Amino acid sequence: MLSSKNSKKTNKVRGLILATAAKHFAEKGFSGARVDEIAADAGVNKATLYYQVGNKEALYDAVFSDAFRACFEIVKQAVEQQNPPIEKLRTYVICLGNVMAHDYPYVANLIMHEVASGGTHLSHEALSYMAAIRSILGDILALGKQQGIFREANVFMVHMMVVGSLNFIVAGEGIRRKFMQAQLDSCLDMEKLAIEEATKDIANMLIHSLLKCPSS
Amino acid sequence: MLSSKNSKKTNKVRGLILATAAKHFAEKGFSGARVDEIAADAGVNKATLYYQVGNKEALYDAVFSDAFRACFEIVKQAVEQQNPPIEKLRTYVICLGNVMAHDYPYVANLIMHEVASGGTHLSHEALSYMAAIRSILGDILALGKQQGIFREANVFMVHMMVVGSLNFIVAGEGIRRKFMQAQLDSCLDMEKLAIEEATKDIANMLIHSLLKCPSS
Amino acid sequence: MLSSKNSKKTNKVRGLILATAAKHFAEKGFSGARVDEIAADAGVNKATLYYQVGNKEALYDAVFSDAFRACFEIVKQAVEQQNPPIEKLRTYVICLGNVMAHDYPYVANLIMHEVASGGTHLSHEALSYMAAIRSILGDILALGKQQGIFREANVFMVHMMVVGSLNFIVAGEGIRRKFMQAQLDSCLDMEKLAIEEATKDIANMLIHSLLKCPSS
Amino acid sequence: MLSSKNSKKTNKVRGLILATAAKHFAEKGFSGARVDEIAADAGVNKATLYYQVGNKEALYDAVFSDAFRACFEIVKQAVEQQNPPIEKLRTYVICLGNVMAHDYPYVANLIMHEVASGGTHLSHEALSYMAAIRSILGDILALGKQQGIFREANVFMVHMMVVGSLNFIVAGEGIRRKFMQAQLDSCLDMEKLAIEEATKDIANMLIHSLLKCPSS
DNA sequence: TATGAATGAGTGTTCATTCAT
DNA sequence: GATGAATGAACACTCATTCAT
Repeated sequence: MLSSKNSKKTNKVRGLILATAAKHFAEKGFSGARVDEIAADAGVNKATLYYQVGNKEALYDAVFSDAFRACFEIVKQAVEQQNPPIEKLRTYVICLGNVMAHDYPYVANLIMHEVASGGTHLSHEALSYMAAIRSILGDILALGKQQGIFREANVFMVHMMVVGSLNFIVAGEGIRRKFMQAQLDSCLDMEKLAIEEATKDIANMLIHSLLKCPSS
Repeated sequence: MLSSKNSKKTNKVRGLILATAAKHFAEKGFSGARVDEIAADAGVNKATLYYQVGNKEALYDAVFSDAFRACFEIVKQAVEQQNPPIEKLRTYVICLGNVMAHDYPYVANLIMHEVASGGTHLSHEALSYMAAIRSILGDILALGKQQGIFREANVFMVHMMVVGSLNFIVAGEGIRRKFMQAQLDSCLDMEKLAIEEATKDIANMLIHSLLKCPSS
Repeated sequence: MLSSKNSKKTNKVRGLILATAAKHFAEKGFSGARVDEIAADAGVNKATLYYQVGNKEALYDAVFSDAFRACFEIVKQAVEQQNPPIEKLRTYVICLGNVMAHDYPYVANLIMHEVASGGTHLSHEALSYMAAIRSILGDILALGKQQGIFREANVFMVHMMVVGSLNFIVAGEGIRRKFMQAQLDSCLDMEKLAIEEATKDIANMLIHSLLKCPSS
Repeated sequence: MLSSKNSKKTNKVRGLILATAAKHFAEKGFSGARVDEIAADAGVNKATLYYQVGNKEALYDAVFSDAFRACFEIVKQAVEQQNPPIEKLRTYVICLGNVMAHDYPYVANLIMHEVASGGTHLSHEALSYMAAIRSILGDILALGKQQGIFREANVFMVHMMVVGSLNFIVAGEGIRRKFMQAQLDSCLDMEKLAIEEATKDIANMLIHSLLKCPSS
């Protein structure tokens, strides 16, 4: 009776709704997204959406919490598998960048919308996962400092730099296209700005500036 | 080069409306802001707002263009007064940070909302000013490279790092408060994260990673 | 005369639904009551409710008809056991008051909702039972007149007075509480206005005004 | 510049909306009435209704308060002009009946809907006017008792009888038509049951039962 | 019999915008 | 220039009802 991976009850419709909602919220934010459009785009009746999820806020929150939890778990696992703090840090940046660019391509926009709005629509759960992701970085910096490798640093600012850069790079794709359409940018420098390079650069810069003796 | 349109008898009411709108758009984005509330908050009749500004899009655009023009001019002037590329770069970062944190405290949020939305609501004029600000950085990097001081670098990525970090630091104030209310953050690390320090750090990191010989 | 439909294996679930529905319809009327809430309150699935009862209208009608049939039968039997018209009339008022106040405490509200709505939602069966209750009074008055004890009287108006008074007294409990909460009423005069006294008073007044010679 | 009676600003549209709403609320109660229908019936846009009145609750409350205030003032004035308590009481009943039957033909239904719902939707203002109307009766009874004419009586119960009877008679028109359509009533006894007679009868019964010596 | 899921047609409310004065 | 009033088109959400299992 175990039909494939979905044992029994995993609600397929709900998953579809959440995925569709993620796209809409990422593109237009909470206020800009329309419940009608999400339902239509997901191919379900509006009432079904409400039956499955509750209301717009709950929908938004479910999208957020699910995405952040996934990101957190992926990054956490990746970092744990690395060992010297330097490699942990490099992995943190690269993995986070990859997840945001490839696995959950909408989280960057979601985060930016929320930061821009002052976190008005975030639940405690969503906030917790955001904090958890940052605490991974905090642990890395603490470990490095304890081992005498890293110098003292403001975790929050380092995090702002990492996340700020990554988010702008990933979520900035849309506005970059706008720039090109307006012929305010040459196609050379950007167009799907390679996240792989970006993350390496950011990681290097970070490591460089955190090392006690940036020699060798 | 053209003396701005609002020369002569700069409408006082219009200015009040724009200032109020800036606040509202920064807090809630284009879709989240309400024309009624802006008018009420500015103390003018809703119809007056339409008479003075046109419509919601025009209002949004006016806010954006005005703010970006001002930022551009301030940063441009500041950078011009400095001379070695290194100092120009440092000034670029610090001045941009100061302007966003103090002179036009709402631009950071405005930018994030727009980047998150893919620039959907931006006019050509607004885009131009955004590009112009970035071209200041491009010129600095080009100059440094030409003088043999800086190594080759992707302007776009450098800009993403600078603007991404600064915006997250400045616009992140709201969500940081949320974190503290949710007791997910200690008050120590942040609370009005000093932009002065942040800009210095970012500038240093940048210079460090751009210099051909990061020694001495 | 026909043994009621729900003979034999009277469905327990159906009874539970009807009882719960009575409460909800009494409190909020037909339009104000929610099928979802009734089902939830009765502890059954919404679809079960539909399977057992049909639809909202059928549910409403069942509640009404059951209640009115019961009231009719109780009052009828009580009146039949009394003998002089005066005592029949007194019993009619007192018994009707007791039934509405104690045995079927929701009928008063049900009636008022329907009278207020012009009987829009009543079925023929429900109307029949209401008429039947009134015809008991009609018979009493006719008997009294025939025996030369009562004077000519408009049955309808007398009924309006009896039912109007009783209903307002019984169904008015809720609004009386409101008055007290708003401190517009002293607790002395009312607070569970004793129906026993009320019915006696009403009966006396009625008898007094119907008697040919109110002396003795 | 004083154009007729409406000096300057008396909002005609608002009045029209309220009058239409009164009709709808009287017929169907709060939950049964539809804002759309009220607006359409009043010939105004739904948004206009909201602009003028606020929302459904405010609309309901405005209808109630206006009607009750008017009733209160009319009855109060009529009673004041009479002098012996007996005549005051008679006038109270007759005037109240006339107002409900002719001047504000929807109040009876409004009251019944509210009493049936336990006063759920009533504002303090509306409740105050209801209480004020009853206090007129209280004053009459007190005066009569003080003058040694009336015997002790429960104001609340007397009021229930008066208002209950009148309301059932006036608001009962709709359900009476139903009875006739269902051929459960002869046309003789009712059909627009003459309120003039009814009020006289009720007044007489009341006076009779309140007088200390019902002789002469 | 019973129920989780789904849905068409509302249902109250809001919003950007216009218009007469 | 300025404004109270008006409105079409949304918009989030609900409700009675049905259906597949």
